[in-house]
Amino acid sequence: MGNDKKTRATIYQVAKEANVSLATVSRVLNGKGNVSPETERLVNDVIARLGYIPSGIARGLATQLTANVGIVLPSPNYVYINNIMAGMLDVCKIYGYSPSVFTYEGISDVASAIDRVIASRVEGIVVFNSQLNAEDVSKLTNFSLPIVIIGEDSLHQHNANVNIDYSTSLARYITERVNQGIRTIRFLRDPNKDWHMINRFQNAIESVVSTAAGVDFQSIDISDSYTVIYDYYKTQFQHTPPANELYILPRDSLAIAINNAALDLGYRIPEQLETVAIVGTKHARMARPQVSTFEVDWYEVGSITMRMLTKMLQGTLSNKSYNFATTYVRRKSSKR
Amino acid sequence: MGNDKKTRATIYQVAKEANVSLATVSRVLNGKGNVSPETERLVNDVIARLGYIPSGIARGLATQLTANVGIVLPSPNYVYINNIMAGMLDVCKIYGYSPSVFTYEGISDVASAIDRVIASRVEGIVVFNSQLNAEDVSKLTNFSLPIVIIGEDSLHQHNANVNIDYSTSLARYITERVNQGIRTIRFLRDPNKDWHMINRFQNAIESVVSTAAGVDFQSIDISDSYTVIYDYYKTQFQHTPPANELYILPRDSLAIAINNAALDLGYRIPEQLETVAIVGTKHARMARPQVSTFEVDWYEVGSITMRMLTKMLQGTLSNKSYNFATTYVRRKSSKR
DNA sequence: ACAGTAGAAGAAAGCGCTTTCTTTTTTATC
DNA sequence: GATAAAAAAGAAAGCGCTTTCTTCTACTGT
Repeated sequence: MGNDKKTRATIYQVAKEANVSLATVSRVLNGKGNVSPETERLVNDVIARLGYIPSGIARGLATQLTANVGIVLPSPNYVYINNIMAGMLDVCKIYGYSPSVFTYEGISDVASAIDRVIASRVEGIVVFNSQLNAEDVSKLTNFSLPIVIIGEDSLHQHNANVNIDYSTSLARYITERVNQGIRTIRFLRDPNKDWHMINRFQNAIESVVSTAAGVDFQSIDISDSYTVIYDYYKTQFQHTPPANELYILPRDSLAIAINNAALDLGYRIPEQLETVAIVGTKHARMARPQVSTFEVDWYEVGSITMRMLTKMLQGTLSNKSYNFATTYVRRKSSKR
Repeated sequence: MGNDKKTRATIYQVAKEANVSLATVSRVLNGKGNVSPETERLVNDVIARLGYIPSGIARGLATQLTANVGIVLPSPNYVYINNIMAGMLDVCKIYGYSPSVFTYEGISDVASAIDRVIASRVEGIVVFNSQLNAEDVSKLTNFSLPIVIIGEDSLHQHNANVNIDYSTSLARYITERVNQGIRTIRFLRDPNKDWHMINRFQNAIESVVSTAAGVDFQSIDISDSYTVIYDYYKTQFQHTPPANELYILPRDSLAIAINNAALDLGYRIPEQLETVAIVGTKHARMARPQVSTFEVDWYEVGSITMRMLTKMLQGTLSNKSYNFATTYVRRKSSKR
């Protein structure tokens, strides 16, 4: 026992053991009727006795259906990816799909991830973050694979997509703050991460400040890492204390980094420094001060997206796009 | 264009187009030699022109190898699962495996997850958390599937496993604190979550306090949720302020909940209340006060585990078990 | 110039299922 | 009890590959 490669029972062995034909076994396996109750019971007994489980792969070949779906994600370092995944996996569970997940490390890795997902012979794909260029997309569409994209869809109108709309609420928020007198706004960005998203955030801000008089707006390129940002701003703030500045951060962890840097130097938030994170997680609420964010239900983003894919696979998708609005939630890191 | 189900090119069409036999195409596909350079070039041209990608599924049937591995996890609500996953996925990427991930919601769901992973026809499986009973395990071993288990291995010595050893460092820590005079220790547990882990934590603590005189130790059953715990302890502490108590929490988020409850009421940490979380994430460092935890590199846990599986699949695994020691990292939530 | 051999290519079986087409058996009808 | 119709079961092809076994070429050495 143990180490010797026991070979799995096949449908043929079941048929032989039960003294019926392959077709009959297949019928009871798939509940396709035209099998007498006694035969069915007999076959099921043999199946149980042999511990037979049908080969999904042979089945896939025969039916041309694999029940596999691919999920392509940026390397899952962000907490919210968790929630998206959870939503997707739950839907897969419900509909009986096996999700294969492939991650990419930065933009240059996307193409390879797409190759891998195609080779793995999935029936449909969900791609997060849309760091896709035209070539990637055409590779996908060449195989006429159902695909739904979370995020930007400028390149490829023909695909289903779900959009997280930060721009509207972000622009509205900035407008409001500028009207209230805010004159210094900073936006941190890591050009190597989520560049698509980040461009949109920046555009949303710029669309406002470019028409407002006397607003000092700057984008600052910096590595998206808690420690890097914490250290950077700690020394930064030591030299020149923050003076009524509003920081917009792509992610709550960055806001926490800056907040901690300021706090650890004895400054007060939001009196001397306001921070607002765009993408938030539960940690925005757990941090002190709690971080203001633009909220969206990531679990739902994941589940809706996967649901769209399953509908596409069944040919019953009516709405090819879905928009998630975000809502600004003021917490303790900003005055408004 | 677009909507019509373009059917994928098959190896047969490539062969026909190139005027060679299937076998020849297969040879160039797999680089199995005995093909003249010209033929090879010709075939490759046709492949490129047709946009042919071999069917992994047909290949799988023919070779009996799927290059699929299964990952079975608790529904990924914890941050560290992220890191484990990242480690696993990276290894899969390197070795060319397609990881299919299946999650389970609580103990009662494990069996179904195992069914799903088996049906998906993977070559090997990684199971996290080992909330497996004997039946589950025998189901797995029936198929003589290579499997590596992260966590407890009491049931099944024959499987490869990687163990995260919190017990040793936890017991050592408690011993130390008791010797230093701590007399009140509380341990929070959610019986519905990670029961295996939690039992071990509790055993480690009890093994110490049961032999120490005059230590007041209690386990408290409570739902593992930030808000539930925050609310509970906020009212709790309002009635009776914490008095030199040491709280041991399974996870850093719970420590943060209690800390915040105490902090928001104006109590001081660690002077009036000490909290130590067992499983920590980066948020232990981001919180204020920073939370003391027992650290382990989750990414490495994931990558080592998956590496063990790939070695099993290649038949080159020598060490069937791997132990990760944890180290206590004192931060600001405890005096020691 | 001829047997011998290595290299290149093809034929065909087989992987484990599903499914269509037939054939056999059962049941209903008059 | 004979016939039609429905239900149950079987035979066999086919899904898209890999791989073993053959066959066919084109060299090599003598």
